[in-house]
Amino acid sequence: MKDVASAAGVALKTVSRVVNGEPGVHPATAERVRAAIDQLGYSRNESARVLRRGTTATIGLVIEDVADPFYSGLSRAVEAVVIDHGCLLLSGSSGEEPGRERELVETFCARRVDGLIVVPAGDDHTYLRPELEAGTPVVFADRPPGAGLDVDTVLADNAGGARHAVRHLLGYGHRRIAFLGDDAAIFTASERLRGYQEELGGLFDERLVSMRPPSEEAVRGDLGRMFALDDPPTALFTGNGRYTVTTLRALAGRRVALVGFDDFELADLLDPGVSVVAQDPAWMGRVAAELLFRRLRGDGGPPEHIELPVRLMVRGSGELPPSLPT
Amino acid sequence: MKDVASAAGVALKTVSRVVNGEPGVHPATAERVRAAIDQLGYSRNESARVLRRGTTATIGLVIEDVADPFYSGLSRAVEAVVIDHGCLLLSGSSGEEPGRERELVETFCARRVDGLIVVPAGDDHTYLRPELEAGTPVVFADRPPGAGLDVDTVLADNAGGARHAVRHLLGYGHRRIAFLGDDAAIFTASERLRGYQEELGGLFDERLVSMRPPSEEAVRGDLGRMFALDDPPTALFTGNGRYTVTTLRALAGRRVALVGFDDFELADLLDPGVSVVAQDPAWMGRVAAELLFRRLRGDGGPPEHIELPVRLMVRGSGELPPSLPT
DNA sequence: CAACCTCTTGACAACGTTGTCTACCTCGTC
DNA sequence: GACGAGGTAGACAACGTTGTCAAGAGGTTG
Repeated sequence: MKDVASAAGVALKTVSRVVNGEPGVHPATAERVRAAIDQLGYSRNESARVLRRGTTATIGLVIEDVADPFYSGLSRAVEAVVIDHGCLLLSGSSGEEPGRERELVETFCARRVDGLIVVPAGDDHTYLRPELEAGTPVVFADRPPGAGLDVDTVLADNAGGARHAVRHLLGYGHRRIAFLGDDAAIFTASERLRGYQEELGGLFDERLVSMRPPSEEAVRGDLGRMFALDDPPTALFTGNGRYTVTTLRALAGRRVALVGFDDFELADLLDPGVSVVAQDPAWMGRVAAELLFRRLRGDGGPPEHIELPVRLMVRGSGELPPSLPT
Repeated sequence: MKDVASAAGVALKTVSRVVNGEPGVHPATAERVRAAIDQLGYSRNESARVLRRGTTATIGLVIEDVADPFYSGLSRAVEAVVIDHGCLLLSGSSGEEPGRERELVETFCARRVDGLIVVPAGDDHTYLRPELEAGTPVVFADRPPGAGLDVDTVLADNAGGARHAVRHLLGYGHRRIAFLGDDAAIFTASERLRGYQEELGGLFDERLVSMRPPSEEAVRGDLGRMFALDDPPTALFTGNGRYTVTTLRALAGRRVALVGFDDFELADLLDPGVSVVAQDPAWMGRVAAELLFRRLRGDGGPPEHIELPVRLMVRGSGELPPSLPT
C-alpha cells in the first residue's frame, strides 16, 4: 500500500480510501491510484485490516467428518450462507473426538472468528464460556451443548422421527423390532433410542438393541445373535445413515423389513427401496448459519432451541410384512 | 497481552516469550505469567501474529462442491495433512463457476494463505501469476491449470481409466458402447472421452456420445434416442459418479451392461453390483497437500505433474453380456 | 473583502504481536 | 576487586491497515 501510494504520488490514506470505496476522493486521483494498484498487483493485507478493525469476517465450523454426506451437506449450506454475507469459512473435522473438537474451537477463537457453528463431539463445553462472555456467538447444530451451557441450538426431531419409524413398522404388523445404532453417548443415538423405546412401550426388549460403533463385523454378529433368538426380530430400525448401509451390507440380501434414520443417495435404487426417516442437512446448516448471522447483527434475544421436523420416506423396505427370516 | 503483562508485573515481551515457549525466562516468572494468563482467559491474537510474522499457517482449498462425495473425500484428506502441519484450512466451493473460483482464490490470497490447492472450474488462470511470482505455492488437483501456466498438478489417469473400462466391455463382446458424460469443457470429461474414443477406434460412433450436465430428463432423453437406433448400444460407460447414478435412475431397472467412472457407496449393493473405474479421492488430496507442504518447506524443483492410477472394480454390471435391451 | 463552507488530501496514532538491541544481575575466574 | 560470561528482563520499532483530526484549495455569501 505504501508502494502504491508513492507510485501514485499520494498519501497512504488516500489509497486506503480508494481501496475501500470511501467517498471524498477526486475521480482523477482515484483513477491514478487504481492504475498504480493494477500495475503493482497490489492486494490488501487482510490480516492488518483485521487487526485494525477487530472483525475477521470469518466463521468457524466444526463438524464430525466432512466426508460423511450428512455433514458435507450441512457444510455446503453453511458455506453458502457465509459467502452470501461476505465472510469466509474455516472448517475442521473433529472425528468424534472431544479433544479435537476443543482444539479446533480454540484455534478458531485464537484466530478471532466472528462466530462459530459447532457439531459437538464431547459433552463438556464449559471451555467455551470465556468466548461466549467475550461476545462471540456460537450455534450448536445437530447436537446440543453439554450441561450447564444454554446457547442457540438447531436439532432434528430425533425422538419424534424414531417414534414415527417404529409406529410405521408396528402398523405393518411387526411386534419384534430391533434397534441398531451408534453408541448411546452420542446425543442423536440416545434420542432415537428414546423415541424407539417410548413408541414400543411394553414391546421393548433390550435383547433387540445394539449400540456400538458401526463396523460390519460387529453388526453382523449382533444381527446373528438377534436372529438366533426364539422370537427373532421381523423388522429393523437403524439409527443413522452409516448404520443403515452397514446393516444392509451385513444382511447380504436377506429380506427383512427395515427403516433407517437419515436419507442417503441410491436408497431408492436398492431392491427393495429403503424406507427412511429423512433429515435435511442443508436445511439444518442454513438455519444454523442464519441464526448465527442474526446474532452477529446484534440480535440479543434469549437462546433459541430450534427443532427441525423429519420426514418418513416410504420406499418399500419399511413396508415388508413380518414373515420370519430363514 | 498488555493486561497479562501488567497483571503479572512484567514487560510485554516477557509474556510473549512465555506464550511462545521461548527460552530465557525464569521458571518462577513464567509461572506468574501463566497464572495471569489463566486468570484473564487470555488467548493470543493470531491476526497480529500473522501481521508481524508474515506467515498465516493457513491453506486455501478451492473445490467444486463439498457436498459431492468425491470432493468431500479429497477435502477430508487435505484437511488431515494440513492439521498435521499445524495449519488451518480455508475452503470454498466454486460450484463449477470460473468467476467464483477466481473470487475464492483472490479472497484467500488477500488473507495471505501460505499455499493453495485448487480444483479449477475455469481455464484461464493467468490471474494467479502475481501470486505465484510472490512465491505462494499452488497445487492444482483433479484438473490442470489453463494454458500458459506450468505449476504442480495432481491428476488421475482419466484417459487410461476410460480405456480400461472400454477394453473391459469389449472383452465381454460389446461392440456398441455408449458414453454419457459431463460437458466436454470439463477436463476430466474430455479426457475420459478421449480414452473411450482411442480404445474404441473404428467402433466409435458419435451418435453414442452424450455430453451435458447430468439432469435426469436429459439423460433419459439421450438414452431413449440411443436405444431407438437401428444398432443400439449394448453397454454404457458413464463419465463420472453423478452421471452413473443419474443413468442408473434413468434406466429404471433395465439391465444394460455398464461401467462407471468413480466409485460410490452402495455400488456393491445394487443388483447387479455396479462395476466402476475407481479413483481414490483421499489419495489425491493427500498427495496434493503433501506436495504443497514440500514446496512450503522450500523445495524449489520444477513443477511436478503427478498422475494417479485408477482401478477397475468388477461387480457385475460391467460383465453383463451384450443382449439387446427390450 | 471577510467569513464561512465544501471538497480533497494528508499526518499521525493505534490495533497486538514479535525481532532486535540493550541493560541489569549474578556468578566464576584471574 | 576487576572483568567477562551467561542468564534474565525490558524498551522500542515494525508489520499494514484504518479512524481521527487537521489543513489547504476553491467557491459562495453577505
